[in-house]
Amino acid sequence: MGILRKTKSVQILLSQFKNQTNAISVISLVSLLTSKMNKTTVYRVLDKLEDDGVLHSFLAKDGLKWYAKCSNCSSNKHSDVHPHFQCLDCGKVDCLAVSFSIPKIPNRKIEVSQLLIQGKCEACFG
Amino acid sequence: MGILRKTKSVQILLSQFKNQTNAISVISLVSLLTSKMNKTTVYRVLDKLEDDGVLHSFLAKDGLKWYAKCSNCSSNKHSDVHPHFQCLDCGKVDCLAVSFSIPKIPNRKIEVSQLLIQGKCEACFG
DNA sequence: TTGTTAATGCAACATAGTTGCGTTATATTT
DNA sequence: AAATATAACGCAACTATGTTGCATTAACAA
Repeated sequence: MGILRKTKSVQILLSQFKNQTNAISVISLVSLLTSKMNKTTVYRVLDKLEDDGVLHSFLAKDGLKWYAKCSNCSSNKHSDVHPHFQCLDCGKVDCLAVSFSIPKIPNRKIEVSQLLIQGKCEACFG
Repeated sequence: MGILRKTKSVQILLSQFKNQTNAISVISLVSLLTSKMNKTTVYRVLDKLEDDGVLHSFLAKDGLKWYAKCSNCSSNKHSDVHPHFQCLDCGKVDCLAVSFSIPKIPNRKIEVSQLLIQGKCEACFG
């Protein structure tokens, strides 16, 4: 699994996240790169980059898929668990560099959890 | 906004949640009630019941919309904030009767937050 | 340089959800 | 009880995100 060949498409997509700490929605990548690659390729490359632990994905509240860089992940495990924040004004989504505590739940085995926070970002609030 | 008339469709949908503390996905309601009402009606009635504070909705990790009963909400505000738990084995989703703490984030105004936890439920784990 | 096959582009498809509009049914008024 | 106003409904068509199959292209090793 994961990326095997350093193709043009892989390099283009990686460059989108290079100077970028925000998350990017798949749909914006598709429309942004529409002249450079097919949307199928966007979906497939992102999927593989996630397998490799280079990116992680999550669904925002509108059901759209977003991707952002991972900090400490590998292809074996995605250890980088943090909340995501979406600004209700400008739509920007970013990863919060804090950890959060998951409430204790009896008789259940927790495997994954995701916390999505919405509100006003620094630019739109401050 | 909200429900104005007690129609057959409203009653049928309400009865689905009556003896039910679990969340129900829209798509399962649509297929379950396909002989009783149109899917457009399912979407519209659920939307109004949420406006009224009778139900609340959230997106599970697959991007599908789910609804569950509210405990202490009105048409003015949805005060009932709690995590949702989805079993990765049986797919069941329910509302957890616990509150969770949102991490402190400087320079941002938090308005909404949702915590989705996945793992194995009591039946599939215990 | 050649050969293998991963990766791509394209078209068609799948699915969740939405919209417009003519018709039906609820609830109010007469 | 009948007439009336309009909320709610059904239907068909549509939108949008994402997926699949397959023929073609390009990365990379030999």
